[in-house]
This record gives sequence, C-alpha cells and structure tokens, in this order.
Amino acid sequence: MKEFKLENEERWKRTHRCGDLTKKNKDQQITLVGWVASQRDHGGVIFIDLRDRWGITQVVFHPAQDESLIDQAKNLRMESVIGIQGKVVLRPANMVNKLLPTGEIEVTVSRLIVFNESKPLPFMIKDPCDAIDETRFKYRYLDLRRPQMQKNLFLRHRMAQIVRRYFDENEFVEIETPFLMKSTPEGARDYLVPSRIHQGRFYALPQSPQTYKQILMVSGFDRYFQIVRCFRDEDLRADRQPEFTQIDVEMSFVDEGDVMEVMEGLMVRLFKDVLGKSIHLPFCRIPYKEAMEKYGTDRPDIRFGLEIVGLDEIVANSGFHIFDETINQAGKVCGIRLPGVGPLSRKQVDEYTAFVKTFGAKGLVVIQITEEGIRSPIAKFVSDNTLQNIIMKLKGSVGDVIFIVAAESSVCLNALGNLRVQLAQDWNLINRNIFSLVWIVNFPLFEWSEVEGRFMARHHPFTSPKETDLDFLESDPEKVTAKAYDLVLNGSEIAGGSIRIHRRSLQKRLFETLGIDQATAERKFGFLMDALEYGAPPHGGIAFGFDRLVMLFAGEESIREVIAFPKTTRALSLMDGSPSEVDQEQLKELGLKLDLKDK
RNA sequence: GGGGCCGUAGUUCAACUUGGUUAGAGCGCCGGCCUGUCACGCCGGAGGUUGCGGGUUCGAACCCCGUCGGCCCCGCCA
Repeated sequence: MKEFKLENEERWKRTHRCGDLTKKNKDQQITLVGWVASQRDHGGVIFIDLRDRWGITQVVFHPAQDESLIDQAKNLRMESVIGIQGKVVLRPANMVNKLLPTGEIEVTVSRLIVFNESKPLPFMIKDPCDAIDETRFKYRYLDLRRPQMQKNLFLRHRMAQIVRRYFDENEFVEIETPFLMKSTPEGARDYLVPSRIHQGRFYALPQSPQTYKQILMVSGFDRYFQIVRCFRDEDLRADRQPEFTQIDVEMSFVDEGDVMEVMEGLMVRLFKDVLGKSIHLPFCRIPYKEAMEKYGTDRPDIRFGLEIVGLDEIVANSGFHIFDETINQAGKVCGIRLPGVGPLSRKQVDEYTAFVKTFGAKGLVVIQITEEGIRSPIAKFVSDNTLQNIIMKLKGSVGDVIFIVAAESSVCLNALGNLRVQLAQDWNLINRNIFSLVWIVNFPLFEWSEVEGRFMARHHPFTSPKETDLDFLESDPEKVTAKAYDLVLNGSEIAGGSIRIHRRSLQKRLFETLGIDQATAERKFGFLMDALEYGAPPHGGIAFGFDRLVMLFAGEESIREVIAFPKTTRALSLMDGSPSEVDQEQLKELGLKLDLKDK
C-alpha cells in the first residue's frame, strides 16, 4: 500500500456535495470528497463514481493528463476515501445517465488526493445487500453505507423531528428521566447495573419511564413526552430488541378519549409529512373482546377479511368426538373461510395443519367446497346437515376452503388468528396501499397467570379500572375492564397506554389483587404511592414503539433495519462483541463474584 | 426453555438426498489488454482446517452426537 501525505488539507475543503452538481455548474472548477463507489478503467479513460451522503457524481480521468495522476487513479480501490479537484463538463447527449440526478454532467479531474485506502471489502456496498445478516452486523459500518440503510436512518431522524415538533406545538415538554433506576418486580426481566459505591446494590435500566412520568404529572408538568431508550431482558424477535426506543407520553386531567385524540393528531401528521398520505379520523375502535373473537388477537390486521366465526352451537352434539369433547370442556370450535382459491393440495393442508399446531392446536379440520361437492375428512363423522350448517354459517360457496380449529378457547382463537394472517399473506389478500389504524379498547385489567398462579396486570399495575367495575376488584377481578387502549397499525401493536390510578387507596387495592403484599408494594413502589398522596392529578398517557413505527413506515420486516447498531437474536453485538467478560479487577471493585451455571 | 431453517474460498452460493479421484461457480482480489463506461468488457491467475469438537466408516463437506454462531417462530415480553 502506497504512502501518501496529507499536506495542507485546507485545500481539500469541498465546494460541493456529490449530489449537487448539474448542468448549471458547467465549466466551474470544483472540489469533491467521498468514497469510491466504483472504478471503471478503460485502459485510457478512467471513470470513478464518487459517493457521499448526498449522492453520486461521475468523475473522469483522461489519458492526456499527467502520468502520476492516471497511475493513482488506476490503483484506486472500492470504498477508498478520496478528494478530487476538476472542472464540471456536460456529458455528450448519448452518455447521459438518467438514473443519476447528476447524470447530465461529469467532472474532469485535474488533482486527486487519497485520504485513506480501503482494504478489499467483505461485501459490496449495494442495494439490496447480498451478504448474510451475520456479515452485515460484523461490518455494520459498511452495511450502513448502503443507500437503503442511510435512507432508513434519515427516515428515522425525520420522524423523530416531526414527533418533537408536534408535541412541542401542543405544549408538551420533553423531560429526561433516569437510566439508572430502581428494579421493580412486575413486568419483564430487568437489566441490572451494579453499584460500586453501594456494593451489593443494583440499579436497573428502565423497562419504561412509567413511574417517572406519572410523578412528573404529580409535579404539575401536565403534558410530558420523551423519545427514550427502554431496556427489557427478554428473548428477541424480528420486532423486539433488548434496547428499543419509545415515544413516551403522559397528560394530566384527561380521559381515554383525550389521549387518543392527541395521538391521532400525531399519526395524521406523520402520515402526511412522511408518506404524503391522508388518514381518516377518528380511527376505528374495536373492543378487546370483539378483536379476540373476530380476529383471534388484540392486534388485528383489518386490511383483509377472513374473520373468525364461532361454530359452537352448530357443532354441539355433532357426534364428532373432537368437537363434542372440546365443547364439553368449555373449549371453542371456530372457523375461517378462505374464499375462492380452493381446492388446496394435500401438501398445503399439511402445512397449514403444522402451522396451527405451533400455537398449540391439536389439529386442523379442512372443508373444501369443490365443483364435485364437499371434501372433508370429517364428512364421514358428522351429518350432512351439520356440514351444511357450518358452510352456511361461514357463507361458503364453490372454491372456498374452510378451516376449523377445536381447542381450549385461547388456543383456538390464537391459532386461527395467526392462520388468518398467514392465509392472507400466502394468498395475497393484503392491500399493501392501505394503512389500517385501529384502537383496541376495553381491555381486561387482569390476566390469570398459570405460571405465577395469580392475577397479573395485563397492561401494568398503575392502570386504572373503569369506575363501573370497581366493585368487582376483589370479588371477580376477571370482570374488571381497564381504562387502557392500544394502537394497532397493520396488525402491529405500535402503542399502548392507559389512564392511571391517581389515588393511593385504589392503588393499594390493585396491588392486593395482584398478590403484592403491602410491605412489598411499599418497598418497591412506596415513592409513587407517597406521591399520590400529595395532590396527584388524574392523568394518563401512552407509549409508542418508535422502532416498529419507523419499520412500518420504511416498509421493512425487521426493526434491525431501522436501528443503527442492533443486537442479534442471541442478544449479541457482532461488531463490538458485547456482552463481554470483564477483568477480575472490575468485578472486585464492584464486590461481585461470578457463580456461573455449569455448561 | 422448546421447535424449524442455516453455517463450504474475502463474500454469496453449488456439491450433502445416494459417503468415494484434484470440493465447483458468480462477485471481489492479483496480473495482462482495452479512450466513453456507469454492476464496463475481454484473457489469465491466486485463493479452502467445509464453524468447532467428538463418533461411525477402509474412506466424511455429506451420516450420528455435542457445541458455538445467524435467521424465523412458540414460550417469555407488566
């Protein structure tokens, strides 16, 4: 590798950026800096595509120029960083590159400096990237040079700015809350941070700034927001990272409708300013119960039909023991109808059966309505009458395929809810041009946890019950509805919030129902309970999953595509190698000893 | 914690089903040619601990077990 000198770098201050030059700049003497995006050596003339954040400009070396310049240009490698000085010239009409904004011109180079040569690359900087994820993550700095990744991060930036402007205009104040906070019992696993000064004690990284923002309401800030990192030590998914970004919002003296209205305004603004789309207000609101029954999930994608239909009455006492048994054990028999694409092959049916089994369903009953008649493995077990009733209830006609799951109620709905989405994808039933925004409301406040053997807060333990349900809090917790709301975009939960409890007495009752004894509640949440006793206003709020929102706006399938430095599904950072072991000295200073699980 | 797919040259893949001579190809890299390309083109060349460890076998990229890593899903994620 040749040495080069960086003499008098001032001279290499750029006059333009790589996306700037057009025929208006004809004959100007200019300086550009950037990366070598491609080098095309024709033996005589040499072309370089010079790239920076703003674009690409073709620069040309002509053989008439001095030898050392040509020699340098010949040896330029991809992704080396260079500066050039030269003259802007018009390209001959038949050489114009219509794909480039700068395609009408090129720069005839008279001077070249190589700021830094690049080694041969592990992969080409191009869209789409042809490297596997593992390689992309290891060389994330190269991956982030790709136009698509830059575009995604610019989009993320723009959305963050719009969010800030919107809330600022509406008199929300952005206040930073601590990253080092108290570990709390409920919820996800905490990331812990050992304290050096107080050995044996730990901070936790926030799962969300929930308690702080409530306390800011007690302090009278009335309207708060923050674009803030949150941390949850749980297993990862395409839409879940251990650290992720939330748009956190809280308001005082509001009810559910007030919070939703402000958020609808934000969504309207984002859709208009980012995507140029108008969306209709107010968003449709679906009660939790209806969402579960019709779509088998609390985050329904309503861009397509395939709604779930209950078949309990029709198949009760049908003589088909799987149906009968399910209903006897208080389970559910439900079906969905896939219109007009049948009949399906044996292989397709097997695949869908395997699919519902991953959600705990024991099997999948398929009824195919064909020109030749009805085909179904259950035809020999149930009466023609029952079969006809099922088809009638689902409004089936020739070419349709009906899928039925019989199982414990939540398993049945969950399996069909997921099958519904899978079918829509497989059979192209989703209109990609539509954005469906729905509020899910009237959530149950509690959920019975088999694992814990107690009721758990479905949202979080500070969520207010509806006043009408207060009497059931102790007697029949499952009946209590929460003042909670989720916002769902195309089947993705992008925000969730609630009106909070603002009186200590009610908060205490809630902890009791959750099986958190008074001492524990006092120890873990005493500061919040205390605050509620000093003039806490009625308040509520919401939090958006910012990464998911950006992902959906970017049309990406994974939030890793909109996070600069993401973790893998094993929560590793392949670029910097975190998490990593630390020196004994560091542990000692913190008063920690390792007691590792045997492998 | 569980299930599925995957790991072969710098890189992306093929060869694995059915074990058998020297593990192939594209891109990149190196050398040569080329004055209008824009993923330039043409000719030639180098480049491999088949993730790692063990087993089966006369013989393993291929079969088996374990392990590490990537992706997707279930559980989990107040």
